[in-house]
Amino acid sequence: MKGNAVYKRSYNGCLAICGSLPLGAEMPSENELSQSLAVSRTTIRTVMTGLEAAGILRREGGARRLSRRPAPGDAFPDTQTLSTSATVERRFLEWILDGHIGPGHLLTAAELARQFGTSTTIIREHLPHFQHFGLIERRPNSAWLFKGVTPAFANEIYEVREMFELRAARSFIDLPDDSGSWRRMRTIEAEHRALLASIDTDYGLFPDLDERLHRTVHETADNRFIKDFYDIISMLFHYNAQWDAEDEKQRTFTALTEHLAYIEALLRRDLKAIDRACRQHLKTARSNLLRSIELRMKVPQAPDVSPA
Amino acid sequence: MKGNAVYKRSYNGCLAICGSLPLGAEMPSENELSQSLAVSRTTIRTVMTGLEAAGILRREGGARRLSRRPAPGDAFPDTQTLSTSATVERRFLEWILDGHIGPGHLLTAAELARQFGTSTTIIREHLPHFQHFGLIERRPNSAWLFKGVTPAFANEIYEVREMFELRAARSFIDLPDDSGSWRRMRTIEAEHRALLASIDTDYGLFPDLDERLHRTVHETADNRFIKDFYDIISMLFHYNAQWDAEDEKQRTFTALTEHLAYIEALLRRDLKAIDRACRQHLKTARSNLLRSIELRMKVPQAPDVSPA
DNA sequence: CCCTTGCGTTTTATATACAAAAGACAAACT
DNA sequence: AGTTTGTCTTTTGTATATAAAACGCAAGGG
Repeated sequence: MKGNAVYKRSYNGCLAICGSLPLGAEMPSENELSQSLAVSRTTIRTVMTGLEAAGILRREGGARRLSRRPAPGDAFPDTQTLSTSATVERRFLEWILDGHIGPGHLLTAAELARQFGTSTTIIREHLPHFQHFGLIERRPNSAWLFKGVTPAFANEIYEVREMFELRAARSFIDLPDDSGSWRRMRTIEAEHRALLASIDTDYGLFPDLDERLHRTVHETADNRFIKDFYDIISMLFHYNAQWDAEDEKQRTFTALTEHLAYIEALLRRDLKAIDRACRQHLKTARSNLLRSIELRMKVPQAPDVSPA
Repeated sequence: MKGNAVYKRSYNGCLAICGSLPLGAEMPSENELSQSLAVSRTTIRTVMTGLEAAGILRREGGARRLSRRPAPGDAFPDTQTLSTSATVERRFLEWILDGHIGPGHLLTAAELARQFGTSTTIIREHLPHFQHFGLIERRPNSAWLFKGVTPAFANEIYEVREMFELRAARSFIDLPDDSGSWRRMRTIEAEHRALLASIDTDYGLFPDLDERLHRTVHETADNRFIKDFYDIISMLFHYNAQWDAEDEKQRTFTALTEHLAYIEALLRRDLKAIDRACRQHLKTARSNLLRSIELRMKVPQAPDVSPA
């Protein structure tokens, strides 16, 4: 009734620790393991039992020792280490953003549960979350209305994003000199320059860097609602990146350049330049998003039908 | 397993319709009733059966006629017309905002379910909602952290509220002359003047008027995230009004005056004056909220202990 | 033909069941 | 005294059960 993804994830984590240990060495204490993997000691104990049963560990009095080197096949596959809930969230978003349904479509919890092979409980847990994202609208005692990933959606998101990011960026210059944010920002700047140098091969690393930059800026606003909103942006980008592979390198180059102007303005505490660079970057980002949404809307509902 | 609050609410609704009908008159069709009460025809049919059993209606061929005048005792009490979910939401918020627990307190779904006499299902449905309100924080596989109704909470809300309301107010002046918003705003202005005239007796009507004004402004921004955020504000005000009865008349007077300046500026399409009036009003509102939060924080955890 | 009612099917709201994970406490071991 | 482990209790994540409500179709009536 409850999956054991936590167990499997922890099992793989312990396996990795085993791998870094010499044969016959003693495992860290249950407490240490539970701390480093951020799970309860109960789970660690279950994992230890499993590792003993697999012949990877053996008990010697109180302690556990590595009795054989773990092989790659010992680990659980990654697909099993995510909770049902997390899996459904991911698959649901992919399905929505992939454009399989259009604006105005009605979503029923029962049907979604069948489609994703889970119980309605999980579905009903996630629907309010997607409502928070602005993707669907609730109609009590009835189905949910899908509002669509439309240009309006993108514009509304960006209207708020611009307000929030500008506000946060402005608050950046008020940070005390000894704030850790300055150091973090300088690191991010260096990473941008490094990525720019190796862009031909490494442009795939950009999304992560992008997220770190914007989160660093948003952090300084110290406002839970602003931070929370960035989760929506982040989700949108994560999945948008998957559809929109075209021109990725060129767009990454532009974004890196714009980011650097923004970062330099932040580090110089130059309010005017911050505003200018921030607006410029968001403008570019917005039109990229709009473009990819509009492309997607032109595609017929079932994109794998042979074209005329 | 599922309460029948919808039935009871609809029953009371039909009862009210019966009350406005002369004896022996024919009831509206099932379809009309279901439309006007916004429930399914299935529910209407069940209600009709109930009304027949209570001797209020009688069947005559296809139609139903009023056979006796409904008495006050025929209606279900209001407490039974709210769904479990709605009841729990209200009670939970009252409990939180009443200051029964302090920041840092851990909330467990199991305990809350016991406390409110429902299943964990309902509690688990609501906790993410309060997270969206910024009141609690999730810790996976474990209890929820209550962040508290603190000055920081109020300040963060107001920082966002100010951005949103100013943005919306500015977009007001771009409305076309024939937009319904102008008419609505003029009505709201008239209501303000009327309330100002009868303030001594009617100040209790202010919260509703306040909500209508701000919603009318927010509507014009035409942004789902901005509208959505106003729900948080609205919730906070609704419950805050309940704690903070002190000086209510005086505060209402101030708010009405500030609102009128704001409304006049909006109707004149005077951007400068809008900004000024809006900021002034939000400043007052913020300090009222902060004052009442700070008062509350000074009170010991159990406020009914006899004072020194 | 459109609207009405009757009736069977599906979906929603809520409670409950139960394995997995977390938490708590005491005995054992430094 | 502070860890470490063994054991027991509670809570969480997820599926399932079931009454209430919504939905949809067919037949009848103006």
